[in-house]
Amino acid sequence: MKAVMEFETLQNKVTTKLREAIITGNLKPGERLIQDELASLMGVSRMPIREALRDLEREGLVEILPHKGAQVTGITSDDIEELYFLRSKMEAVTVQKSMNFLTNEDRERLQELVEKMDLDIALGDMESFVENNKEFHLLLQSGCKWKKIKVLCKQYIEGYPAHVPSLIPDTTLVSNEEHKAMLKALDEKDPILLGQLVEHHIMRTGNTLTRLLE
Amino acid sequence: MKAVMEFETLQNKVTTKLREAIITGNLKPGERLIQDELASLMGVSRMPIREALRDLEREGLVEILPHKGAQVTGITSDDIEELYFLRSKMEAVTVQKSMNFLTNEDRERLQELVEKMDLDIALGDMESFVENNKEFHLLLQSGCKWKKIKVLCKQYIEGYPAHVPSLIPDTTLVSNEEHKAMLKALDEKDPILLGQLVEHHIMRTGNTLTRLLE
DNA sequence: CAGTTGTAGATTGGATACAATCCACAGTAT
DNA sequence: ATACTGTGGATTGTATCCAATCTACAACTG
Repeated sequence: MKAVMEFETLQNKVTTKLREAIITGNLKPGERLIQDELASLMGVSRMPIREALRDLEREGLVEILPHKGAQVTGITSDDIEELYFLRSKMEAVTVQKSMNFLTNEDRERLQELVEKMDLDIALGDMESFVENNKEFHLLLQSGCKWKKIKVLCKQYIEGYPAHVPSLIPDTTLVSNEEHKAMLKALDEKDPILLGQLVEHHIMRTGNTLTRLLE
Repeated sequence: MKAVMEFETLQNKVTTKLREAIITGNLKPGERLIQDELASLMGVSRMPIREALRDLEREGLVEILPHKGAQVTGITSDDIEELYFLRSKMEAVTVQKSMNFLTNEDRERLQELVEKMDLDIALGDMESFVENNKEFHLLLQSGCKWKKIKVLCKQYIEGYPAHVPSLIPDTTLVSNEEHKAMLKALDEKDPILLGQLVEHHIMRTGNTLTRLLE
């Protein structure tokens, strides 16, 4: 009866909580993650923690060594470069495959999201911008029939870098203009252009980010 | 003291055992994987099984639904198309990034492997061919500094499709000729050509495979 | 007879308890 | 002094137990 609540299991709640902590920098790179500590800290047993950690390992946010434990992965500028490269290429392919299967409702929702983001920027509500931006990208890909690549894109979007760009105020404006250009390409049913726009959009973000880290 | 034995933990042993069972078709697509059954069958508790299943989920070999359980993923020809597309693009990038960091020993080992594969073909030892082919591809990528993409390539190579192409005898001959062409491109330090060769090599395999499934 | 409700069995999710492993440091021998 | 050994504490890996959830089928109601 509930809409899209996949958050029933404890593991998922723990996972999102830990992910946030890492993304926001509350848990710093290199920091050891001791299962017992986290368990008592969050008021659950070690089991959900373990599985959450393995999920985060798959997302590349933590590293697990057998019998040694987990720690937050340190992130080099090389890693960021790789991440944005992969994401740009994959999302480009995904939206191209998705385009022709988007419904009118999808299209309207996308428009709505772009307008919301304009509002977010005006109000300086970066939290909301991040959410809307995420939904925009995922919705734009939703028509793609290929599953693996969609999962990868989702991981890359939800990983830590989603939040970082929003810390650079100027870039959000440019970003949303690019979103509008994507919708135009969508209306003109031009998959090649759309792919290029998406790829450029993400690479640009990645570049400003790496430049910022110097 | 031991070389590269990361196989100490039970989970890992269980994981590789289950993976084999799925790849070889001993566990068939759609088949439900009940934790208790597997546990008693393998003489361990449910815990290692659980974590193994999640590992296999990450590799795309099983699907897990909360509170419902795991089952071997059925594979459509669409999935194969996607897999080979992704693998070809990724490996192309990876070998391009890897090329200039390969040592002379690496180069010699690659030559060795190609010759071994020729022998495998002559003797019809497909098991050995698969192993050597895997090592060839991984070694060719080993110089790449990007980690995420290497992990993905490894997963794609080790996933079930590694074994299938070897079932088509004719294709192995062509494959190994293409391997030799790659080494030539390597010697000529032509990353673009190398990337193209790799991409084509994998796409061709994928295409013959999909054609075979009709 | 269709549809709903409820109950039992099966199976997974989570908690607790125990075993194996690692790590640091102290003590000893050379 | 240095290198080796071993011992204790910390932490992860594995097993077992209990609770939550799902599924199927039967009984009840309209």
